[in-house]
Amino acid sequence: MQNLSIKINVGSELCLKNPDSSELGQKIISNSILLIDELGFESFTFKKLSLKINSPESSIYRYFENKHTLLVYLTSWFWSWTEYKIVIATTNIEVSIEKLEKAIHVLTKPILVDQSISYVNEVILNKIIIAESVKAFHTKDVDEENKKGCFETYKYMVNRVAAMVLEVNPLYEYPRMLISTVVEGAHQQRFFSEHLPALTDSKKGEDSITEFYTQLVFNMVLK
Amino acid sequence: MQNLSIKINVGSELCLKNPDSSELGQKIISNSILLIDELGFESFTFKKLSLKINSPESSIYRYFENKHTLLVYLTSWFWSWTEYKIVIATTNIEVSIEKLEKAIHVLTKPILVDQSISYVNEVILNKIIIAESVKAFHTKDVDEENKKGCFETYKYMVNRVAAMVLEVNPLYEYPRMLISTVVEGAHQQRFFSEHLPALTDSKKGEDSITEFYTQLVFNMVLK
DNA sequence: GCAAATATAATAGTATTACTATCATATATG
DNA sequence: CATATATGATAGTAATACTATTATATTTGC
Repeated sequence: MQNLSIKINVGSELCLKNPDSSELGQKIISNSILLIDELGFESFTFKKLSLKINSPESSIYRYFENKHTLLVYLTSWFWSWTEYKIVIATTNIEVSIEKLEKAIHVLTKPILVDQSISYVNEVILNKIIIAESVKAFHTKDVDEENKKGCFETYKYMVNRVAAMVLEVNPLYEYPRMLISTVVEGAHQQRFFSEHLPALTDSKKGEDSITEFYTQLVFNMVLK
Repeated sequence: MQNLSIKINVGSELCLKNPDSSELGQKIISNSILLIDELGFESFTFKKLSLKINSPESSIYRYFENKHTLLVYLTSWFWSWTEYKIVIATTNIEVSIEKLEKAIHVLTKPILVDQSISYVNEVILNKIIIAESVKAFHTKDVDEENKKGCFETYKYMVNRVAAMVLEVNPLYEYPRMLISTVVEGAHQQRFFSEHLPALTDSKKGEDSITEFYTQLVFNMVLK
């Protein structure tokens, strides 16, 4: 994938003003990715971001209500981008099993090289997704945010892959449970592999995570 | 399980003073469970807890450094209790497959009735685990806390069940990855089922989550 | 039963966070 | 060129996340 100038569709309910539309907006996105990665989400503040980009804090608030909605925006961007990659990886592939396998690869392989779509560093964004994305929906107002459509890109992506599962086996009962288990599980295992190795069997270097989840999907679907 | 007066071993690195040892300590634990459930972890503060228990904020700080370590303490308690339940459920069971199945049940079934071990409401604590426990280790200082032993009870529990997997199939390659996928996945799916149903196939009422993860484990291990 | 140690209460204080508000200035658009 | 819109500069506020100090209970050891 080269520098394609595609636009990742994220949803207008996630920001007050589209960051894509201005230089400041893009600076907010690209630098927030760097800063969240550097400090962790809890220590990240709009104040610190404002110092990094040399713009007043109040200007950032014109784009995002608060740092939580910014995180939701970033995760939504990531899932939208992931779905795009799945589409690219599976078009023109006729055999359903092969198609599903390609999708699982996109979902479980680590992102090692920045594919530089516009101003987003996908390698670092992926690190944030692994470390922080669960915080986007583990809040007291999930239901409210869900109603507003904050998690649509995630749902679309999961449902697209779940549909591939049904293509392989139309009788399989739990396609979405299977895929969301894989998506979240793969991130979780990457996190464990780096920080809590006693909870996994994945060693750095080799890619047992993709192998494990590929086995898992086909053991379940081709039963 | 009746009111057994067992003690759940949690680890001294998790608190400044053992809350088990005093009335105030126990009040802190039991009321923090209620308040975190009520407000969500982000809105929960020691100030609010101090008002609820009618003790000054500074007294709470004598037990826990901050609300994060309190959450780590609660999750550690939960895993220790879970392991205890697994031990109870599997003693005197000879057949390895049956043993593993019982353990998976303990890990995936919802906790519906308060088993009232001491001052901890396990039903509400389980709700907290489902909603908030990922925040216990998704922080910038996981590594440091891990070194201190903050996640030992979780590791012990996972490794105990992983050992049961190996009992069923000594050649299985990824026992810990499998079990941590199940544990985290089961909680995740309960959360999705309630808040983001588009990401799961589990409907309220029936227990497809336990069924799904039991299938999953045996499809992987008995391959 | 009393002294000493320990735990808790009462109160105050501080830096940082998470915003909101106002007004001036720059830039784009029609 | 007028108007709208975006950004900058600056200020302010309530709440958060602590720390510190002193007084008062309560427990424990002799």
